[in-house]
Amino acid sequence: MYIGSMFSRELIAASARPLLLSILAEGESYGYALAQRVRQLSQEQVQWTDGMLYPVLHRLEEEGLIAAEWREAENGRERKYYRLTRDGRRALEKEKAQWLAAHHTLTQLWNPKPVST
Amino acid sequence: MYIGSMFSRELIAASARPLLLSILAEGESYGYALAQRVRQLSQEQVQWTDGMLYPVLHRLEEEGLIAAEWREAENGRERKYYRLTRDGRRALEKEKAQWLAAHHTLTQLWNPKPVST
DNA sequence: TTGACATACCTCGTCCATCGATGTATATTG
DNA sequence: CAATATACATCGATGGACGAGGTATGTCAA
Repeated sequence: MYIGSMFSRELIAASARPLLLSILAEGESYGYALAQRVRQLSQEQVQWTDGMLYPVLHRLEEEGLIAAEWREAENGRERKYYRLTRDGRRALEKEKAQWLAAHHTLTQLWNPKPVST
Repeated sequence: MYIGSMFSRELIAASARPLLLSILAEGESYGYALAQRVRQLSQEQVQWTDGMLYPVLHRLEEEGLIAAEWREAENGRERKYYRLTRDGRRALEKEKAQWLAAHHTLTQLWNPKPVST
């Protein structure tokens, strides 16, 4: 699979979990489709290698945030479908709050608000 | 120095560089003050260890994004003052663009816009 | 039918960064 | 004079990205 990203390694790492959890919050999906969805959402700027995607999915599964199920797709192919668990939904809320806090911290510096008199 | 963060390791990593560059864009500063400023900006949520702060500063210096100068402070103490270089200013713009792109990617999922007819 | 390509899953080793621990030293304050 | 805040630094363990490598199936065109 092709590799490439305009994003720094760190930004990829920081966005991977919230991104996957957020996509799965829309409904179940599977590895390959998840990678494509991320690519599409990021305007082709983030193209995960499957070498990084699957380990992340396995980790999330171990933590109980997502659950996997092998199932046959319409085209007769076996796919591993993932869905968000209750814990996953909670984790997503935390991830979201953390991200927004970080964003707020940065935007304070980028869009300084003058102190009101 | 006390350690602690509500933020994930990954989010800390992703925000460290843009945060430091953004603060230094306001004017020169030094290690200890930078750590305090980050803490204050993040509403006490991010408290970098100096064990992580100094290596990051050294790395940024190696890359030529910031420049260091030992100078005596008003209180007679020696401090290592850092300032943003021209390259650093350019790097900040890139970091900012990357962050905003990642933010956009996530917020698409959090605040879905209906397709206009 | 054969070859190319997209789909679909997986693991492993290298490299890099966080972060706790540890060390040193000075100014301030009780 | 002891405690605390300030101020710098390195190091080793751990964890995670990511390129390389591996397997297998469905589709489509020559």
